[in-house]
Amino acid sequence: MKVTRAQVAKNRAKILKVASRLFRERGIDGVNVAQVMAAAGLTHGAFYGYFESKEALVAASLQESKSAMEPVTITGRTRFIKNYLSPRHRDRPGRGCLFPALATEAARQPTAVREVFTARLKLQLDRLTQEHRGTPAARRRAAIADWSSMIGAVVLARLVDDPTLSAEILQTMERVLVPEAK
Amino acid sequence: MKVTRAQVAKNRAKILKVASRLFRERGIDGVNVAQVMAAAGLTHGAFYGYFESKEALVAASLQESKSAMEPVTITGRTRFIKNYLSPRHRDRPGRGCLFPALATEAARQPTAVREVFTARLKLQLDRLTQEHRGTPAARRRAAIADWSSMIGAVVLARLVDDPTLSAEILQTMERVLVPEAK
DNA sequence: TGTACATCAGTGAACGCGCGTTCACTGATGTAC
DNA sequence: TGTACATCAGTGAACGCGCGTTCACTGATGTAC
Repeated sequence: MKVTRAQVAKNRAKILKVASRLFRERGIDGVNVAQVMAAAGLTHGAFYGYFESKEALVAASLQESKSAMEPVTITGRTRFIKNYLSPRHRDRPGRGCLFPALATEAARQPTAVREVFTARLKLQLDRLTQEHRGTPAARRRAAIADWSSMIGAVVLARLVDDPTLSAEILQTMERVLVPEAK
Repeated sequence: MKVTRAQVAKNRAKILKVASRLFRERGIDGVNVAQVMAAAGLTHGAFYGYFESKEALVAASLQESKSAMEPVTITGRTRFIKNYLSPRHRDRPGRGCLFPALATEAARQPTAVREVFTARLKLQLDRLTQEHRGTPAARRRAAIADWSSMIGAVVLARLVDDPTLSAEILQTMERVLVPEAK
């Protein structure tokens, strides 16, 4: 059942999209090729027409995934932080930032995957740097501190088996990072 | 080949110890039962005399593991932070803190595992609270901020495929968290 | 203290299952005329 | 524009492998006397 060139492009985009979401939701080892293909509306056999291996899919899908939670948009630092530290973000890892969804597993992935995260991190630090004032070094430090604590907070908020504590972590970090608002 | 009661106790302790180290080094899905048993000096068949399942081993081994990187010892906050954010800690996850080694995977583990992390986190926050001054609420906030940013920093430092950036993250967070020292 | 036997920790083969990957086949697409 | 054929995206069965788990067996331990 051959298919239109346009359909092939759509299928590839869909595979990348659902793969990225599933990996963030269930972890890389928690998702198999057949599940990705089923979520994309295909059968598993077609997979190797699109990618060389599952590993290649992991790298390509994470590369491609443009999470709305990651870039600091023109809305600025305060709004970004509030979004990032929201229960909504915590509860929907599949739609959220790659870092708190996959960071500890990704550190053990092959170079191709770690490079994706490294490039993302550099981009994000540059964006956050622009949201601060002061000397270049101070702005850079503030960006690293922002990003480390945001990621740590979401990681902990998702890990913890105690809704009250989870909410406290998010609220506290919002208050610490956006002090003027309270 | 029956074995001394004392030897059984030793074996159990050894299994827990090597399992905890291997899980932190390679991830929970990256270690199989046979590898754990081999590292403990036994064959895989003996495993089910000690634990009901791999899942039970995960919970028990993480519960048992007393990482030197986690508690705030009597040496105090500054020294603890410097240790935690050291290249040595970053480079030896098997001997280090559970959180930056396993946090994102652990969030998807069964309740037994998440409870271990929750209890650890509460303990650690209480310890860190004592290292701060001010109102109870302010001390608590400072503890949460400390721990979130330390975990985030080590997670990122391990993830990044760029030694310079990795070192910068650790050094920056040390400077941010221990400002008086520089 | 010494002996005889029941217990049971450890061994290694085997089982069942899921996963990544391959492949012969199908039938719609797209091209050559 | 219409027809004939080559291409190739997708299907679904199958393969090989690794893993968690089970189990019959072994032989040292520990207990009863």
